[in-house]
Formats: sequence, C-alpha cells, structure tokens
Amino acid sequence: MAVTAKDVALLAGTSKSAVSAAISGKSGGTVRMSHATRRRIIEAARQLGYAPNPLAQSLSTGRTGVLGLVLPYADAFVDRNPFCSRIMNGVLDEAIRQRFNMMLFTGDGAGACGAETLDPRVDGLIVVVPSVDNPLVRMSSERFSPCVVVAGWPELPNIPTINADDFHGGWLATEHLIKLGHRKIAMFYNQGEPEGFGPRAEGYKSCLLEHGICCDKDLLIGAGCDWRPGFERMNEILDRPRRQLPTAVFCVNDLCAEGAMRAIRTRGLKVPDDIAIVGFDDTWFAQVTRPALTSVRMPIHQMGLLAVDLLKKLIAGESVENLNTLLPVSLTIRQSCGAPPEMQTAEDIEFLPFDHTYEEIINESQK
Amino acid sequence: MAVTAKDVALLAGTSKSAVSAAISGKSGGTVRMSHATRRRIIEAARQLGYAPNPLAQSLSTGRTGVLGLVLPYADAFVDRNPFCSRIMNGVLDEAIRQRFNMMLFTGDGAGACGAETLDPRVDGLIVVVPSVDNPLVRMSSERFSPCVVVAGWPELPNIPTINADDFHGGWLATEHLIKLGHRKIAMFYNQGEPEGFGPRAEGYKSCLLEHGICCDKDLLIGAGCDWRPGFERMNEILDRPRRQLPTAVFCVNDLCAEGAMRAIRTRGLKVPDDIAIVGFDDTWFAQVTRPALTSVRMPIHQMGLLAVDLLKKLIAGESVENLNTLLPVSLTIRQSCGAPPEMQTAEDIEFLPFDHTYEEIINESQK
DNA sequence: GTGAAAGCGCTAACAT
DNA sequence: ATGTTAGCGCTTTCAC
Repeated sequence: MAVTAKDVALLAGTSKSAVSAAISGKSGGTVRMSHATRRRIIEAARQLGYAPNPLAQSLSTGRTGVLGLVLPYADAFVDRNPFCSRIMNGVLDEAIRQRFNMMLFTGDGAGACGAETLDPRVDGLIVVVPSVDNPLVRMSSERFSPCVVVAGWPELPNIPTINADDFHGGWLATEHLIKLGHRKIAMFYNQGEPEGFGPRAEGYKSCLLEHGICCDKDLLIGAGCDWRPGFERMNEILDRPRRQLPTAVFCVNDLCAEGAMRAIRTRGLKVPDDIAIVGFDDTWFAQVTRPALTSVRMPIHQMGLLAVDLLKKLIAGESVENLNTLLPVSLTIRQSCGAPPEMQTAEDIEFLPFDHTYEEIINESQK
Repeated sequence: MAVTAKDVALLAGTSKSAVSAAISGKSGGTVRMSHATRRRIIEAARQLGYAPNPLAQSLSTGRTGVLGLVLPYADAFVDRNPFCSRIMNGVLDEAIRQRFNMMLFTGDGAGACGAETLDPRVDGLIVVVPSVDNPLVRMSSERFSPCVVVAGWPELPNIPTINADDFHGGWLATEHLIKLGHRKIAMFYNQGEPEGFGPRAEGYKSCLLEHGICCDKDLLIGAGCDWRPGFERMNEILDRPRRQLPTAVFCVNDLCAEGAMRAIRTRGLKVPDDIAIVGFDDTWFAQVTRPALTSVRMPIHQMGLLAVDLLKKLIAGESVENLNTLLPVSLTIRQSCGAPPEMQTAEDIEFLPFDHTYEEIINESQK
C-alpha cells in the first residue's frame, strides 16, 4: 500500500488534519499552523514520497479535476471520423494546458447518455453528440455538474453550446456552385437532425431562394454523416433519368461527400466533370480524396478549446454571458467542383500537423 | 446530492451491505440473500434511480476500471504526430470495447513520469514514451499497478513491451534504396535514443554491411522524431560540397522525412530526382506529402489493441508468457524514392478512415 | 495554533 | 440468511 497522510503525520509528530492543511497549502478555515510545523510536515512528506490519494480527495471534496468527453459512438474516438478526432484534439489540448485530466465516454447510439454520464468521477462534461436530448439535460440539473454541448443544439434551454455557423456554411457552399453555373444543385442533409433539415440545409435553401432558383424537393435528400449514406443516396440518384440528374451535390459533410464521389466513380462518371461535389468540415480528409474536396471549413480545433474554457468557468461557478457561441466558417476551394485554378485554395501543406502550435490557434481565434 | 445506497436500503428495509451485494450481483462471500429481498432491493434502486458512486467504490475496492494512457508530451494527444494519434486510437478502440474507461496523462518531457503516474485512479498504465526510465519502473513495482510499454524499451526487465520490428524496418528501407541503385545513403536517427542509434539505425547499418557498402559515419546523423530536426539536419547537409552529398536519406520517421523534403524543396532541389527519401510509420501523413512518402509501415493500431489486452491480463493477475511482443513491418512504396510505377504500392484510398472496422483489424492481425 | 472526530459512499469481514 | 461494523484516505468543522 502507498504511504498515507497518517504515516506522514506520525513521522512529523502531528495529526492527519495538519498534514492535509499543510500539503494543500490552505491556511484557510480554522487551521493555521506555525511555519515550523508546516515545514516539518512538508519535509516528512517529501521524505516518505507522500502524495494525496486523489480518489479519497475527490470522495471527500466532490471535486475531481477531471473533465469528461462524450463522443457519439466508440469509433468516434478513433480516426473513423476526422471531425471527431479534431474536436477531441482541441479539447484535449486545452484540457491538458489547463491541467485538467480527461476521461472518455461514449454516448452509445444517438443521443444516448447512460448512467455513466452522471459520473461523479468528472467535474463536468463536454458533449459532442449529434442529437442531444433530455437525459443529458436532466443530468445537468440534477447534479451540480455542468456540461457544454459542442456541435449540437440541445432541446432544452440554458445549456451552453458551441457551434460553427452551419447556416452560413450551407450558404457559402451553395453560392459557390451557383457561381460556377450550376442550377440543379442537390443537397444531402443529415436525416438524423432532430427537426427539419438542419441549419446546413437551411443555408442551402436560403441561398437558392436568394438567387431565384426554385428549391426542388427531389433534390433535397436525406442522407447522413457517414460515407455509406452518401454512397447509397448517390447510387439511387444515378438511377434517375439523365434529365433529372443534378449537376452538383452539396453534402452534409466530407465523409458523405466521399461516399457520393465513390458512387459516381463506380458508375464510370467523373467528378467534377459530370457532377460537382462540395463537402463540409474540411479536415485533412478533404485533402486526400481524389479529386480533393471543396469543403466548408469550420474552426473545429478552436471549438474544442472553447468548450474546455467554458466548462472550466461553469465548474468554477462563474456565470457565462454568451450561452450560444457561433463561430465563423469559410470555403476551401479545391478540385471537386471544377473551379478554375485561380479560385482554388493553394494546396497548403502548411495545414499538416506541424504548424498547429497552440499560440497560432489562439492568435487565429483572436483576430 | 445523488441518491446513495443508504437511501435504497431505507426504502427496501434492509441494510447497506445487502444493497451492495444485490446490486453488484455478487452472491459470493458470506452474503447470500433470498430472491425476495434481492428483488425488493433492485426495485427500490430502480425506483430511486440509484447507481453506485464509482469513486467510493474504487476507494473501497482499490479497483477503478480505468486505464491510463501516457503519451510523451501534451501535443502528442493531438494531431501533432499521426503516430501517436494512431496508437491512441488503437488503445481507445480496444479499451472501449473491453469496457474500460480511459484517462489521459502526459509524461511531460523525455521519459518523465511524475507523481500523477502512480495515480490510484487507474488500474494500470499504457506508456508510450520514447525513453522509458527508472521512475516509471519503480512505480510499477512499488504499487501493484501494472504497466505496458508501447514502442519503447525500458531499461529494467520484467516490464512487458509491445514493439514493431524496427530493426527489420530499417533493413527494408535501406534495401529498397540500394535496389534503386543508391550507394551514398544517409540515415537520420533519433538522437534521443537511450543508447546507440536505436534499432532502426542498426537495421540500416546491418543492411549496408550485408551489401558490402561501407557505413560512412558522416552519413549517420543525429536528428529526431519531428520535422524540425529533419529540416535542420538536411539544411546542414546541403551545405556540404556536392561530392559529399548523399543521394538518399532514410529518416527515422515520416515527420522527420517531411522536414528533410522541405529543406530540399527550399534549396530548389527535387525529391526524388536529387535526393531520395524514405520515412517510417506510414500513417495517413505519408500519403499527403508531396511527393508521397515511401515509408515503413508498422501495425500501429494493432499495437494499441494488444497493449490493452496485455494490460487487462496483468490487471487480472494473469501471468504473461511473451513479455516482449515484436510485430512485423512492411515497406509501402510511393514516389519519394523514384521507384518505377510498377513497384509502387497502389495509392489505396481504402486506407482512409471508413474501412477501419474492428473486425478487419483483428482479421488482419491473425493472418 | 493544534488535534479529535465525523463523514464522503461504498465494500467485505464479521457477528447474529 | 440477514444485519452490523469497520475501514478505504482524505477534508473539514469543531472543541481544546
């Protein structure tokens, strides 16, 4: 067994409580002690190699210094979805910087937040689950254990959220296609959205409208955030008579876009010549598809950082002024829409890992 | 405050210990109870929404059900180094599958494993730190808290390790260059290696020797596992008189290789025409450099999986027959060495995230 | 200024 | 078969 406070007390000739006070450095409470005893205790602790047992500490104080990160499914912690990876990166990055430990949870299935979710082993939760419903929110109120939702809109109020401007992203993507002369533009939206088509699709519709293009219902297609639905929906569309084919598809994310491109390839057609494709997320993934994807970039890493900052404040009991953060997006233009080279974003190898220092990201977020 | 075992006991009209026994399902020990009481307790617990406090549970039992993952520096948890990401992915993947929770630690600086390392909040540790020295091992013995070292060789015995066959990897890379006609082959090894040049460099030397090529000491160059040392060393080399330039460089990993390629580019030279480059790791990163890297592939993800399996056994008190696992490597041939197209590995988009299901990986590891 | 004692919520050995 | 009790290691309030 490890050395305990009792051992230290014995050696220093004091009581456990003195040890606790000395080690934690809190001269608060009724416990004040002479410099001499404090020193003696510290020395004894050092000598014995004593460190407080965080488990016992937490049980006693109700604080753990651990943040929980909830991703939608186990695979999400893995390379499986570069968006999730990147969110996780941001969160971990900042958590480590802020000297929080991290614990990982998975919200098995859509929006499920099991009993483990209200785990006293964490001081708060960062939730990155597509549809965030009641159980989560109940938790947040029942226990005084705050949570922050990233990339999602919980149904109940008073839950802080951090999102990118999906609506504007949808708008940008659509506008780009229109500029390139497309009129029959399909959209693959995420069928899982709690209500309606989701903000990305709303941006798409709004942009079409603004440009006087009729929003054909047959072109607004329920897909999902993985490559498979993209693949399947595109296959179905390609069965339509040639006249009814869209000339471009805006996909709800990059994975979905790759699925669509794969279906197109399989049929012997070409992107962008036959059908143009736009994605959403613009992680490294968009660089390695062939052709490279034109995609809406969101400040994913920064979203993770902000989530931790926000959660930290909530844990500290500070009130937050801006409950719903909305971060700006932009369009990265590559080859999947046939944009002329001068429009294309330079294929920046700089995007690769080694230039993502913390300072840069902070600066980036401040300007 | 949350509902406790006491509340349940009160409602069910039994004692706390009965509740504990009923909930944990352990009819072992001296505690056996009638079906009736058990049912009553279960029902009461359900009614109250009771769940045991894992913190208290752990404090009492000394088990937490949490694995700790130690990466060398905070950034390593982040995209910063695709190798680390991928290891982490493997570990998380399997940990989740085995219903372990994960906690993340960073061994700030080389080989440092602070007090937090012997954290009772975890049942065991998976350590992915380049130079694993004594503090870690001391921990492992002092507490009965096992650890597994991944991609490293601790100095003390009896610590289970999981490694790829780095020596053979170095051999493969060098042989490839020799086959392509290179004779002046430099190697950038990792200066941080505890002793000597590390197994990758040994493989390199051994291969040169076997092919009757003198191992020029000026070509065995201390670099590191990041792009910066690769960049700087290559810059220095390019200052040498043209006669002394190597025609190829084998880099200790892909990041280092990219640094070297960048230096070459900066000087207006071309890879592979002027200098050929081989990397090591072969993560997705090797696909997105220009030119794409020829690189030694290791079963990184699988190393993570195995680490968890091994640790699980150790925690369960099982003894492990094979203390030092060595996994096979292979060479992925792309464009950075000027290999003829027919030698090149098909640029497999299949490598991308969506085909990494658990089953595949398991199958892959079995054949 | 310092130490004793209660309790955080649970488990497991011990009486009943 | 069931209930009682004593910790796990720490913090913190309360007497001294």
